[in-house]
Amino acid sequence: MKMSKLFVQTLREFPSDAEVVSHKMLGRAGFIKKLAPGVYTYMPLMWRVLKKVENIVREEMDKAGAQELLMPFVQPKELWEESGRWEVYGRELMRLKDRHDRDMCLGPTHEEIITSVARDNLKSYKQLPVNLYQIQSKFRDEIRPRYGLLRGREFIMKDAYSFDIDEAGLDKEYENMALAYKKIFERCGLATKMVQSDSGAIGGSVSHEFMVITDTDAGENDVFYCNECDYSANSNHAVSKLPDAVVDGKDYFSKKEILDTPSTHSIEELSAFLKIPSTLILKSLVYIVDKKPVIALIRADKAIEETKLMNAAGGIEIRIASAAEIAELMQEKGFNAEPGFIGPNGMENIKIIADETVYNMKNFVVGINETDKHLVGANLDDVLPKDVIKADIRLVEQGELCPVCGRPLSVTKGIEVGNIFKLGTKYSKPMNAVYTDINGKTHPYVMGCYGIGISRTAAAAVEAHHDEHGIKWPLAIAPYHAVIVPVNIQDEAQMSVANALYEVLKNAGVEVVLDDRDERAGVKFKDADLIGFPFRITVGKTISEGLVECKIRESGELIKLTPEEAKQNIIDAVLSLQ
RNA sequence: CGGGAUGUAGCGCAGCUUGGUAGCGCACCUCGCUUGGGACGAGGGGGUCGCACGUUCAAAUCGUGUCAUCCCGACCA
Repeated sequence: MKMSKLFVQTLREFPSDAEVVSHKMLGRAGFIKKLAPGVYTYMPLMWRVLKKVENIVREEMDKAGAQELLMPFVQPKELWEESGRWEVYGRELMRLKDRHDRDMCLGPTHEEIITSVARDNLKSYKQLPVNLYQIQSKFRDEIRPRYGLLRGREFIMKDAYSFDIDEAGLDKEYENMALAYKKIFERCGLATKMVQSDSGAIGGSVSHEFMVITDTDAGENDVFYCNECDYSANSNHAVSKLPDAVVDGKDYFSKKEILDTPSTHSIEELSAFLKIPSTLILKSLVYIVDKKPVIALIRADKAIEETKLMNAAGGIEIRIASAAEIAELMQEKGFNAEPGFIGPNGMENIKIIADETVYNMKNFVVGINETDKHLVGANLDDVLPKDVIKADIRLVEQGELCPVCGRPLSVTKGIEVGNIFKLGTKYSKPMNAVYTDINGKTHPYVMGCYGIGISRTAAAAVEAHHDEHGIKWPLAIAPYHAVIVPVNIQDEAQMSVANALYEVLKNAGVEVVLDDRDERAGVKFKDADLIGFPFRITVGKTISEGLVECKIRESGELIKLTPEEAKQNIIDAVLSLQ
């Protein structure tokens, strides 16, 4: 490809609406063009990158024994009603009506469709196991799309679904997919961590996420991991060893009594007022889970992990209660307490969930639903109702101890580029998707699902590989392998070497761009760095010595060699990709 | 949906306080000059100033409303 013909426009400045590195770089280097919030045109360079990621995914999925198909992204409401998700999925589902006023949606994921395909075609145990996948655009009406391709409303995803006769089969396929994923991300030039995670709206029991670890702002997930063993988990799922109960060994409240604690609305104020560590306070928080109030109890120095709490409460939507909702709850229960003085007493018919940390507290301080008062010297029997739910709802903090080996946990930011779920019979059961076993009896398939964000993976690669000058594409997913820059296109000696190199590389199967523009060298160098060609061959003044320069984008290394050597180096690098 | 900000040419911005012929840089077109890290000069094309209503002789500028976009929280590949 001649640079003068390449359909790309690089910009002198970063787009003003871009926040994270990949969005800034991809916008400025002319890879993407925004059409609407979270909706982007993939310009030719971007599309080449995406096709490369797709092909790596495709090759590894095929190698792992999966079969590619393509399902519609326009889907009828009926299937979503069968699974129960027409209601549950909420406003994230892009809904539309056809001309007959029939409800449809644009597919955010395809469990419903694949399950219906399977139940019509997979009748016998002899046909199982099978793993089907597709690569296509997905639609999710995100509350707040942002970060460019990292969180779009329309994005490209590979989704795979496995069908097995039993759990053992699923376990095996799950391992198989985990290995394939590892290979895929390695081939894309990305270091990933496989971490335990919550299974979220898609459902199921066990799930892992593949995280690109990054120090940029784009990492939306906190990943806790152990340096000593291989434990790692998303913060929404991470656990740690239960912290010790007592802090400094002193016995603060041996006697149970109600004390005046005026204006102590926060834990800080209360612990300062009573001159006690916050580990001696039982914190009561009101959440709204599926529109109903839930009270969460936890030792006051710890924070609530909302996803864990939501799961413990058996809900699908959670948020902290507003001041007005708390006031309403208090009024309903006949109390007069402001936030800061809430407690579990007298909360009949309200779900109360107590974190594990609560259970090794003694002689502690707790709110009693009376403003400006707290009960001190309280114990579990005094405050916990009979039907309290004990659960781990604690947000793990850095330095807490690994649940497996007991060493301190570290935390880092991660971009989720893929995940794998054990679905079990979550979809096959309600949708009556069954096979017949050897005895003629029917059973629901045991399913798994496996996603990779193709466009997100490409953006994550930019997050992981860039410098202040631009992108440093890993060779395997770079839009082109190399660019040839003749410094001065008026110079016949330079041009003839550049042209010859261009032809020979092209014929050898190297994807190469010849920068034949009549621009000053600086402009071409800036563009080469910004676009991120892994190799740049400069044909300039050293041509009088019979040498060209080869610059390696990733390392910045610059070597002078003959055109023949430069050619061979690049061909070798490209050939070593497989 | 709550909180904050912004809408002026493809991109980045000024002008608005104090109403009076819509500007700058980049990009684009022409010519000259230049050619190893985003040169320079001259000329040129492109905008109903987000939209609506109002105030006024006159609105990018003032007022009201509305729409959109971006940022901070809950969602997720």
